[in-house]
Amino acid sequence: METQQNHHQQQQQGNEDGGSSGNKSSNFLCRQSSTRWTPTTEQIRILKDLYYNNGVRSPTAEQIQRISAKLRQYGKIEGKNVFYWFQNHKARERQKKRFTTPTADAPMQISPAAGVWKYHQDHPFPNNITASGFPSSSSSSPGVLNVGPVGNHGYGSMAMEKSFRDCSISPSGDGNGSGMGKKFVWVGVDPYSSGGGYHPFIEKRKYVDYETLEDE
Amino acid sequence: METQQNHHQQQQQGNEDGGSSGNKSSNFLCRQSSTRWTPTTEQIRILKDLYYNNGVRSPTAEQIQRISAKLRQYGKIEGKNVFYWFQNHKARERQKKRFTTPTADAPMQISPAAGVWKYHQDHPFPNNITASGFPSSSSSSPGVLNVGPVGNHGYGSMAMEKSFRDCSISPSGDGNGSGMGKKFVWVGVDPYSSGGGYHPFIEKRKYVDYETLEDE
DNA sequence: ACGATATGAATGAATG
DNA sequence: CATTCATTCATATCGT
Repeated sequence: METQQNHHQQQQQGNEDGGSSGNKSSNFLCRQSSTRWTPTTEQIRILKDLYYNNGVRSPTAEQIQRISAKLRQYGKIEGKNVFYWFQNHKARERQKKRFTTPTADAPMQISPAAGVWKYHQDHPFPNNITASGFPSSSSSSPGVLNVGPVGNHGYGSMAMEKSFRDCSISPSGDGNGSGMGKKFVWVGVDPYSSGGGYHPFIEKRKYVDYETLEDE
Repeated sequence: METQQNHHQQQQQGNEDGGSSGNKSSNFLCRQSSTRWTPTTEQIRILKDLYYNNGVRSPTAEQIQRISAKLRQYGKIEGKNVFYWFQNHKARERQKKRFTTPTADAPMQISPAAGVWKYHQDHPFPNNITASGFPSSSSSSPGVLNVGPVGNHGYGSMAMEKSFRDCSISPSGDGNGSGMGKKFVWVGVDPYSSGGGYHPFIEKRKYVDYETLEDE
């Protein structure tokens, strides 16, 4: 992530194909030359600024629009790129953190075949941050981008995690055959008005307490 | 997004718990022991067919049963998978639109037409609806799936506008409001809900014949 | 050239 | 329904 990525990217990839590093397939279907978005350094800088200095983690649709519009000055970019960027950045930061902070007493289970978590990396972006985000300084660029009506939320201290999903792995028992022979049969077949808000297919609670079997 | 598949994920996990799976990919990284459902190509094709050609967006429990039963032919699958698939597919389609559409007051003056999410790919399955989608049988594949209620006469096709992914038709609400009147429901009363009692372990479905889906 | 790593993209599963 | 999390796939890049 915020690793040593700032080497030398081909800025301003107005790259219409060709050009930058052998683009193997010129195009598959769209005119988009490259297969995937390659952020320019300014774009990355701004994104990080938003992330670290402004506590933006999961921008809303509107923010995304704004951000991408802004970043477009520096190169081709679309809303989804911004969206994914934040998603990934956040996820990876979290992921990494999750590994280095195994909650001492909590039984942390690393299920997957252990992937590849590597290490080497230093934060180009120090530890500062924390909602202070005053413009200037860090943003060497075109000014700070104000995303949304909010200046900054109370993200003061980020890293507030609520995670801890139940980790109970695969229940997958699956009723097979016709597993969900639940109680009633749904009425209302019109495709556009699903029933209330309870899904017969989804196990609402993994740990059903049979005492209240009928609740809800 | 719904556009993908262009890549090549190694789908086709050991389908069916029948054990038939021979783990063909013994050669590759056998990391397919995931807990999560990995749709096979056929399954995806059918799901998309239902989504695009039949306008199925939020299938009801009954429909889900049918669909999953049908898809089970091609690999292991549960009702919730189908449920989530539609939810996600729909949500993402909307989200996509949201990122690129000014919120009515976003002063986006830059590059008006820019931004639709790229679809550098297209639906892998042959009968796309895009641009040509037509009523007529939704068939396109190994069997049409009739998701309607039991005796439905098939509102088989109602594909209409959904040609271009960005139709801004349906105003608020959802993207459907299409011209199909809801079918009336058939109500398959359930023996339990009215009676009050209900045994979680006893399943007993009386109507259903979704096993008898047509053909093949 | 490769292999490893970084990271964009996609999507199943959940939660609110 | 909207949002978010986790995982995984795909590919750009860098190191050697």
